Amino acid sequence: MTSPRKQKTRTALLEAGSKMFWKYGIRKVTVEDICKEAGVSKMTFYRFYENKIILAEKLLTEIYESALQDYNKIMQSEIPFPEKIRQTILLKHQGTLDVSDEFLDDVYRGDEPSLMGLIEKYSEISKNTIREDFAKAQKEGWIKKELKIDFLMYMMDSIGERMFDEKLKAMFDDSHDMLMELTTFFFYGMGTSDNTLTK
Amino acid sequence: MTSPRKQKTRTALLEAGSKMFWKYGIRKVTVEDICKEAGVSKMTFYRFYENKIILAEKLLTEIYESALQDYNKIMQSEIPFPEKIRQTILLKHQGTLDVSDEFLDDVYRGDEPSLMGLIEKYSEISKNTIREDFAKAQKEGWIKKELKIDFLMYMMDSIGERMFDEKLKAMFDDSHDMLMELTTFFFYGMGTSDNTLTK
DNA sequence: ATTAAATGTTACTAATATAGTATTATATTA
DNA sequence: TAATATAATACTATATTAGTAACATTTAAT
Repeated sequence: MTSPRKQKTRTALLEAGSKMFWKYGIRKVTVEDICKEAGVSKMTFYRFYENKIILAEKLLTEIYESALQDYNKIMQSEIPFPEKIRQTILLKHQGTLDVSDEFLDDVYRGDEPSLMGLIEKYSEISKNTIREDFAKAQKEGWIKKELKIDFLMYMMDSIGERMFDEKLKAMFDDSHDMLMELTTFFFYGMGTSDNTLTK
Repeated sequence: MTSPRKQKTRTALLEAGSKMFWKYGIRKVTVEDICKEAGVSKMTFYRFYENKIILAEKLLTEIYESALQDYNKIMQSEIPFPEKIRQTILLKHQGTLDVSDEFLDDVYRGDEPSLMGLIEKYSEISKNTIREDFAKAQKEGWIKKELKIDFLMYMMDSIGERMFDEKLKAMFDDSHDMLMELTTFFFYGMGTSDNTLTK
């Protein structure tokens, strides 16, 4: 029976937190920064969360969970494997699949074991999930048998990263073209002769 | 007789400072942040600058000076006035003409009179410069006589801003197209019948 | 190779900023 | 109106940052 008011401040805090953390990382963002951004008093913050680390944990969990959901939704759909890859890279490119660099940097450089643990846990999960999906795709003939899955994962990651770097210069339509080109190239070297891409 | 070493750390500090200030504003950036980014010890920083505000002043001055130079270079060139406007907006879009929002926000919200003064001084200068250029262009028949210069300046600013907002979504080529469209539209309503744009 | 200039390292204090809490007042909603 | 949620203020303890000093190390020119 959460009152509408309470719900409002809850989402305000969550949104303010994610906005600030995303932009500045964790270290540089103070509780008061978040409160100002949310238009909320400091006491209200502490009624919801013990401190900013706890808030960061919740947000991190939420981000990773929804990212995994997005990914799984794509993978379980009935589209061809290359299209799945394309959509996955697109998700990464749109920034919905990862946390921000500032966020990650702070976690790695700082000393917050709980956050570190969360990130390790989820990257473990996603790594395994992706590995399984790739192995399955390999069995189904989408991927050359000789190729090592780990190498593929590395390549896919680097493609996502390259696209991410270009985000400032890339308009959506064109980055889509770019994605098409990259993944086409990707599959041209990777696919079996049975499976060619429909351009 | 500045040694090459000294020169190197000087530029390192300037670059680190501008990078950090640009990204995070002034408030959130500490001297140590700058030192880390520059790969330089704190003592070295203080041998060059009294504090981070002084550094910010130097950077701000440098940015504004070079922006004014860029602008004047365009305005004094022998190209048609509409093309000058186009190039000026493009400069703005590329971010070389303004300081970052984070930078500005901190100055306006914080209490650093020196920085406030610098910004006011330069925005005064640039406003006057632009007003003069526009008035001259109006005399030369590029701009309808009935139009108020201040209104034009406002419109130009809002176009620049709109483009700036879209930067994340806009690839360079297309933003150039967008610029062409916007300025064409701009001049279609603004230009005299004598001067039509060559598409 | 020697020397002077520039920078790094460490350690420290004072100033400032932030965290977190208590209290009282005000607003919202049932 | 009563109960709940939030705002505002003020406060202390803690943490961070600013800025300085003394000494060690590196760099580059002679």
